[in-house]
Amino acid sequence: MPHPSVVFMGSPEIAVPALRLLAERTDLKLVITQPDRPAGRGMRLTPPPIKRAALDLGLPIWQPETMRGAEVDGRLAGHDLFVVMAYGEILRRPVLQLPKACVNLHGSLLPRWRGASPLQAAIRAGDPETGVCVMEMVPALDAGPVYLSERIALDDTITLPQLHDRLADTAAVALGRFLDAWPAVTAVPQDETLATFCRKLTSAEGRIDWQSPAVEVERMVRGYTPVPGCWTTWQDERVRILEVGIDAAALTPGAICADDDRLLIGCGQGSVVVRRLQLPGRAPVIAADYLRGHQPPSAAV
RNA sequence: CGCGGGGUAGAGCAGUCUGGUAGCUCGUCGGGCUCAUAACCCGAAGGUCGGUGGUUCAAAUCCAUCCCCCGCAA
Repeated sequence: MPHPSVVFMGSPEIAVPALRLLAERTDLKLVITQPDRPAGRGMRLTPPPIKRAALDLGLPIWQPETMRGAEVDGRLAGHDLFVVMAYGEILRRPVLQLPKACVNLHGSLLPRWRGASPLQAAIRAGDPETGVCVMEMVPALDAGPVYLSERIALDDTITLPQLHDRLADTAAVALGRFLDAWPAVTAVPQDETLATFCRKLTSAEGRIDWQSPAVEVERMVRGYTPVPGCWTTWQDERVRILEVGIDAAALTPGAICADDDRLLIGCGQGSVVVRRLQLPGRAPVIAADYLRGHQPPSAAV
């Protein structure tokens, strides 16, 4: 089918390349995204990134408060495909049944990491690979049969922003492959026994547990920065830890050691050397620079 | 009007409350010491104190206003 009639649903930045691909290769009739929300400093009304991209592309936009009951809306009738990526709401059966097919793009190799934070989960777990799945939507969280997947290898240096950008592009690649094949594609049910889950992360979950081995702390910082962000408390202040390396030094977990221009913090196994950090109200700073303007900290965190 | 912090030399910071010669650590440059050094010693350069207006004999500091950066929360 050269130019299927498509409705896209998505909200955050990671879905933008997939949106652009649809705009290029299909008859994209409507973009559905979350309503503008108060966000950021000052709580100003902020449009989701997909809305801005859709505006650039001159596409019709719909921002319903909920898709519940939306099946009666005429804009959703008579399409071939619904393509969904990180929309922000689980669609109900009456909506899923409207088009010929309803597919979801998800940033993991399902059934691993169903849920809202698959990128962070993959890095934190040290997964050797991840990717994007194109699946048939069912009225459950990321549980539908998988049409195809696009895999990418992970190394032990990849950061969340890097993975985000790569998977955003990977999603477009996977979607392109799906469009090439559809409707002559079959979906394979997921192996439920292998399913793992990742909930939406809160900033509270970004608190570093210094009892953990250094290798796990490092993966957590790499996978959780900038969202939800990693932090610890020091002298009653919440200090964001932006980048760390692993060091063999054996220190008491949580103990701080300023070794020349290096800032070491002890972990459950080994220690980490803090490379970049950020104090409340301050800009991010290289640890060595920070040490120049301060007494070498010695207290524990 | 969501709450809050910050902008001072190339970097990181103190000084602001209580107005009175622009400071600290590091870096840079020059010199010295040394077999040698990223170590040590001596010296120097480098700043319209975010912008503008006001108060004052005098403003980084007090008042007003604007710009920029950031934390929390969402």
